Formats: sequence, structure tokens, C-alpha cells
Amino acid sequence: MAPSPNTRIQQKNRATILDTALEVFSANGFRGSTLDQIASAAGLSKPNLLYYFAGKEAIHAELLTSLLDTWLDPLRALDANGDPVDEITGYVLRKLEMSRAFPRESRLFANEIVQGALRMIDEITGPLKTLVDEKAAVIRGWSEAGKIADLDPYHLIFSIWATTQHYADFEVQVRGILRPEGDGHLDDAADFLSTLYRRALSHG
Amino acid sequence: MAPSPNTRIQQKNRATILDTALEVFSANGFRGSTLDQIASAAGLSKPNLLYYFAGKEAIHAELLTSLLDTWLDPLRALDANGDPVDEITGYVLRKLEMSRAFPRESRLFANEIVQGALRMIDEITGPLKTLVDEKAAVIRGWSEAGKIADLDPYHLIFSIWATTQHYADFEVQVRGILRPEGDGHLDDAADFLSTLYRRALSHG
DNA sequence: AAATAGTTTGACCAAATGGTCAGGAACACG
DNA sequence: CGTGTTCCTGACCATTTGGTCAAACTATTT
Repeated sequence: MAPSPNTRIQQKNRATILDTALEVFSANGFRGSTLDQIASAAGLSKPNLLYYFAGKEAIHAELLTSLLDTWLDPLRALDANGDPVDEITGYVLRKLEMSRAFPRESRLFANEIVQGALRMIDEITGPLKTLVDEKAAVIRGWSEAGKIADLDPYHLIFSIWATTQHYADFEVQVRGILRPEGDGHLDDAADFLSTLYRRALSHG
Repeated sequence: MAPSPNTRIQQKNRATILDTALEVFSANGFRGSTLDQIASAAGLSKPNLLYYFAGKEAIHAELLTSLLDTWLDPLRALDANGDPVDEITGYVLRKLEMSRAFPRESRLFANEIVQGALRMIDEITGPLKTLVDEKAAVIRGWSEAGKIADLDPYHLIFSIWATTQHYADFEVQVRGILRPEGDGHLDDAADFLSTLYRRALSHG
């Protein structure tokens, strides 16, 4: 089990391990990553790594649970009292910024969910579903009040997840086709997506 | 190496192996799948499996190359001479049907691309990019002729890939939130997506 | 039926991998 | 300084896994 004290060394090494593990897991998936790989990339020996974490699963689990919260912040910020179209396009842009700033986190989740989300299913059917249900109700309210076009709110949210996370999860493909330098293509994506949703949501 | 003859037994067993391997690889990723797993699921012994294929990589490679072609058919069918909005929404719906009919293929690719597409990078920067460039030019032509709204054609194509494949790749998440029985939610997705793109593309 | 070609398997192997453990090194503190 | 605690490591282990091989078995052909 994890050591009880919380010294400077503990904090530093645990942080290093988690950051390195995020790098490795997001690039290779859980089974594609090895403890040796994580340990050596973190500049630690394998036994030392296992001094800080109970095992491979424990590191992975800690990453998943600690990062999911941050991942959902953009949706939480969707404000029922704001301007409907601005709120939704704002959500789109915040989510896209997450893909720019935290591509590793996005791929960590993508790896997990594509393979059946064995280790996340409770989070999905629990807190995630609750949050989505709540925000979907808000969006449905806007539709029914005639403030935005009539679109299924759940599928709207799915489409926002899909289009924004695509730039992180499928980055290699995007880069292979656009051949961009740096991440300027994400600015184009921001233009495209805000136009797409603005046009689709606004009443003609 | 693979045996040269092409007997009935060969055809049957190779087909069985490929189908089983698709099942296993798409559910667990390359490194998450084992030869024993594939062999026993296919009802064969491991050495017998390796009588038909040179190795794990060979099976995986054959799946990737042989399925990519089918995967791109919907985009190939986009017709420069058709009605622009109908062509694009038709493409969206064909792609969504692929997610319904071939979710395993979708997840096979998703697994691969999320992890850097090491084994597919040539296909991406080659044939795939060529096809996308060609169709993007068609769409750009429609924009410039004022037949559809002015939207970046590359990001439009990315958004179509993202939104449609989402239902296959992230199926667990979609099901966790919608809790649908069967695949009726894909009909709702079809409605949603055709409305979304129709509204965004149409003028006025 | 004999000969040939094609198919299947049990036994085996080397490498990789997650994990353990006893002891040593570094550190904190009275 | 001495002592207890925290941190780190080399050596080791069991299991898994991709792959091999010789031998046996089953078609197919002549």
C-alpha cells in the first residue's frame, strides 16, 4: 500500500510518477504500457515506483479518477441563465481548448472508453450521466422556449464531445492530412465549430 | 510465412481467424490481445493459428489494410455533380450506417489512431490524404459557387468523421448515458446529424 | 493403396513483465 | 551523534506471451 507520510519527497515523486504515467498510458494504453517504461521515464527504479504506488492498476486508477473531474469542468460551466447560443458555443470552445491544453488526458479517456470502459463504467453511469442529464434539460428548456433550434440535446452534447476531442484523440490523423505546424489548425477548428453550431442553433 | 495453397480449409480458417481477430483486437487493442485469446476464440490451437499467419503483427496488418478500403467507401461516393447539401448529408448518413454495421472496424481504427497510428501512418499521409484533398476541393468549390455556406471543408470532414464514428468508438459511453435498448438511438442520431448539417450548410 | 501435399498438435523455449523482499543509504530530529 | 523513519536498490520470482518444431494426422492425387 502507499506510504502514509506526506513528505516533500513523497509529493515530488508521486507527482512525477503520475505525470510520466499519464504520458505513457495515454500513448500506449493500459496494457501497452509497462512499469519499466514508466519507471525509467520517470527516472526511478521499478521497485521504487512500487514503493509509491501499490501497482500498475493503482497508478492508472488514480489518473482516471483525479482527471475526470477537470475534464467535465467545461460542461459544468454551462449556465442556464446565459444567452443560449453563446452558452453552447462557449462550451464548444472551452472543450476545444481542453483538447489543446490536455491532449494526454483526452487520449487516456479515449483509450479507456474505446476498449469498453471497464474501469470507468461506474463514473459514466453515475456522475457523468447525472451532469449530462442536468445540462440536457437546460438545453431542452431553451429549445422549448424557442430560444434555439429544436435539436436533441443529448446528441448535441455527443456531437460537441466528438468534434472537439477529435483534435486530441485523432491528432495523428488530423496532422497527417492538414500537415500543420504547431497548433494553428486548432484556431481554424474553433472558427469552424463556432460557425457550425451558431448556424445550426440560431433561428433563421 | 503463410502457406501458398488456397484450399477450402485455408479459406475457411483464414476467414475465421480474421473475423475472430477483428473481434478481439477491436475490443482490447493490439497489445491487449493475445494469440491464445484469438486462437481459442477461433476454435484453433495457437500453433495452428500460426500455420495460417506469420504472427500477431501479420494478422493485425492484414485487418488494417483490408478494412481501410471499405471504410473510405462512403467518402468516395461523394459526388461532385450531385446536389451539394444532399451529397454532404448523404455522406453523413452513410458514415453513420458504417458505425452501426461495422463498429468493430471503427474501434480497430480508433485504437490504432489514438495510440499514434504507428502502423497506419503511410496510409494516412498517402491514400487517405489524397482522397480527402480531392473531396475537400469539391466541397470548397461548392462554397465558392455559393451553393453551400462558407465552411472549411477539411474541418467539415473531420467533424463528420468525429460525430459519426463517436457512436461506434464511444458506444459504451453513449449507452451509459442514453441507456437505449438495441440501436434505436442511432436513428435519433441520424435525425440530429442531418438536421445539424442541413441547417449549417444551407443558405438563408 | 501408396505417395504426396496439406493440416494439426503437444511439448517446449526465450523474452518480457508485474511484483516481492531483504538489506542498505539517506534523512529527520532529539 | 545516535536512533528511528523514510527512501531506494539489486537480486529474484512466477506468470504470461509470442513463437518454434518435430511428429502425427488427414486430405488429395495418381
